[in-house]
Amino acid sequence: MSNTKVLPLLEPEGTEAVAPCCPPLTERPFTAEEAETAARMFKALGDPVRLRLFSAVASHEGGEACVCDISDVGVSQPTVSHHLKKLKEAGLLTSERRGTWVYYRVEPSVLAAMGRLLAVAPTAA
Amino acid sequence: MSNTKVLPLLEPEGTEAVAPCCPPLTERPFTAEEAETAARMFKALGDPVRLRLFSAVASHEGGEACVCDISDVGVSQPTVSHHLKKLKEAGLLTSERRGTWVYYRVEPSVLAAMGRLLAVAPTAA
DNA sequence: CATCTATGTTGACACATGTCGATATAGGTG
DNA sequence: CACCTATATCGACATGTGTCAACATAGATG
Repeated sequence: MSNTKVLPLLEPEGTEAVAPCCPPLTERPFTAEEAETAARMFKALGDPVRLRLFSAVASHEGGEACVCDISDVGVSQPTVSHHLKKLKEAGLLTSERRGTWVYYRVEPSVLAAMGRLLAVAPTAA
Repeated sequence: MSNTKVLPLLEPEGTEAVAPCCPPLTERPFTAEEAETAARMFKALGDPVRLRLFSAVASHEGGEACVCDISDVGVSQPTVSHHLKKLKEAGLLTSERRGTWVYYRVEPSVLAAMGRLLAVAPTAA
């Protein structure tokens, strides 16, 4: 089952502009503020362990995963918890406690926002 | 003591192998190697100054810019040079000397590769 | 050759970051 | 309540990173 569509990433009709952070990187030079905001997201994914955790959550069935499902990334449990916190602080993940376990899921708007950043501008001029 | 100038013919690792990096983040959990590779790119854009420099190059007319065109980002000239070097090492930029000036341009495959990572559909709207 | 501008490199430093062990907290179960 | 599991926090440490001043290098030009 590798075809389960996990997340509605981009609405084709552009229904909601949730995170109007920045224009595409190629549109015009970023201002200092835009760069601060966008760099925070890139930075959060700029660590291999965090990227594995994020990918594990994003690819998990149902779009969410409990820590126990994804903590096999070669570092200690406190380190896993630390990285999940970082991803949460960066706005990339949300968490919810259900009983003994804590479930993390991807914040969908952020992925779309980063996609827009990297999207090639529709050939202005 | 004049140093023997190292030829740029031998690629100093990291300046290639960017395109066939990884599947979309949401497809399956990243392996350690995939995460290493992809995190390197994200990390390079995870600094506000580097992101401004990258955006300045990417949005400059002709797809390239000399350092003098983009070095107004609020840090000293050595720092600008340092960040451009980092972006180059990450495979995001290439450089070419033309006379007195050095021109940087975006490695085209990289934006597409990172876009694939984020599972961005090719917005046909 | 002397000198100017443009860019890169070096060395040093303060600070951020990733990591772990120890410990704390939350919730389940007997 | 006592005990167990799952997750978070704390404290400490080594390493990485961004920054600058000083200097080096490359090319143009007089």
